[in-house]
Amino acid sequence: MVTADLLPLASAPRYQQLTAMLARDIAQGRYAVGSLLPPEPQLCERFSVSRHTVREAVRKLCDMGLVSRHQGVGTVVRAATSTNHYSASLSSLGDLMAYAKDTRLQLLGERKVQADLALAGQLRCEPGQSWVEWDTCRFAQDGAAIVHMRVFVSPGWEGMREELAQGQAWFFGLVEKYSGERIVEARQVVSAVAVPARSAKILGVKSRSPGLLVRRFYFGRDQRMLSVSLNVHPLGRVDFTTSWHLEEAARKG
Amino acid sequence: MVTADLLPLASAPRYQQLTAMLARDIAQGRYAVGSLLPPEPQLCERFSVSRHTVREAVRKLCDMGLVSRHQGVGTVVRAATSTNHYSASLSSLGDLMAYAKDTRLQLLGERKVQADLALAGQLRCEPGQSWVEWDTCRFAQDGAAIVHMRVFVSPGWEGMREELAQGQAWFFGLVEKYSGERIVEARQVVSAVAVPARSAKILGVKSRSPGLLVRRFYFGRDQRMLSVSLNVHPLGRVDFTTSWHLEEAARKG
DNA sequence: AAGTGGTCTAGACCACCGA
DNA sequence: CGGTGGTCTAGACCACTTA
Repeated sequence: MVTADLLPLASAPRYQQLTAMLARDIAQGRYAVGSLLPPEPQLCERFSVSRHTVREAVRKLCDMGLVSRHQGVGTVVRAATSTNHYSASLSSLGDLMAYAKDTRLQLLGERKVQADLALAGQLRCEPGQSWVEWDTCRFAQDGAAIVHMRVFVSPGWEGMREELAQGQAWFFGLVEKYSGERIVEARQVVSAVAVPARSAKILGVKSRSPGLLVRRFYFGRDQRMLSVSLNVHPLGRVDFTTSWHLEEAARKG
Repeated sequence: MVTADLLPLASAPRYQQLTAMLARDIAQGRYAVGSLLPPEPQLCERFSVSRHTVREAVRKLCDMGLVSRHQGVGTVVRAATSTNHYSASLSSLGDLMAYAKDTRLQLLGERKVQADLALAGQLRCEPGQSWVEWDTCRFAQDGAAIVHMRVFVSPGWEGMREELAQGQAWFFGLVEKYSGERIVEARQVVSAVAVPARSAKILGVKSRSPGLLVRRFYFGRDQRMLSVSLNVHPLGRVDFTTSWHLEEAARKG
């Protein structure tokens, strides 16, 4: 009974049948999340296939995010059903700021701040945390203001100032340079805003007029927050597009 | 000269060395984008490894997006350097509308429309195209309006009306049901808006007050547009968060 | 020390594509 | 038809984790 199911009238490759069977078993709870899949040699015997075939099948489970493999330990069931059905991708974090092409950045000011309750809420940090804040504005070639950007970084990174003002490099690239850490995660929160007075003055629009508030949080390893930027865009200057694609189950050769 | 480079003092697995060498050759233009990599047997001989090892190496190139493999054709070089550095994922398109949890949908009206120039611009369709439009509003449990949503679908799908009004199913799930097609791509465009009079009345906010305009375009195979929705959110009710993660080069076991 | 997954060989046959 | 990548076997040794 152990081997019979696999062979019969199947046209699909064996490893795919094996993948499907194991995925079904996992979905039905035969192999619980957190438990171990049977070792590869055991699967070989049970399904009467070579180890290569078993490994190809388990690899697919791994690609689907259902299991993870660990040398010396075994194959751990990670999820009962595959997730992440849709995905979007960026070739660089710069794509989040596509509007910045052919624009120039002006550095308006710099100050040291300790986050009060309101700012801590905006930055999602602890109240009292120290930051260096740069106040900047980005202009299109026609001179129109596109965004009022406030950048918050750790004290001690003031050396970024010149490079930031030059506008040669991406801000988050400088964050990586000065923190010595790769940005592992970037979170972008977009919401509506009534443009506050100071931003309005900089952007040349009416105070309280409709705008877009974009907050970006940059994280390194261990979810350590490396930097935050608060961006206020006036109405009509930019929009934010994200394309989500259905993930195909199989990896194409 | 052909085999020597691979073996010498290497601690890394051979297939990884092979991957690195091929990736370097591709980056340096030895194998141009669009051309074919040498066939697997040839690579086996050149590097004095078995076909399994070659295939493992090429598989990694495939994972990195540098090449694609085609049975009966060969391995085509797709890019000189790997791309898609950051990605975001959704377990379902419903995650785009996370705010809809514990809310109720009210169907306000239905009409047939032919897109005039303004609407065609909004929907990114041809002027004159026919649509069925549903006018809806979503309310939080506390009774506050969250979004004024206008949904546009193809004529002939009026049967969706009841299911949509029930609020039992996701709107895009109904699109898949009635079109008989999977939604392969969903594009979301977020911009600032001065809430138009009609939306303002429905949402209970002042006309021209700040709000968020979210347009969503749903595509099937061949980029065929299946449906569009126009969503106006008042200030402060929702925000849109996307988390981008750095893609690790290697696939973990 | 025992058992796991990771790597690798040397074969084999098949499905698919283009000439 | 010949050549490509796709699948598969039956071995082997290794690196790693756990006990």
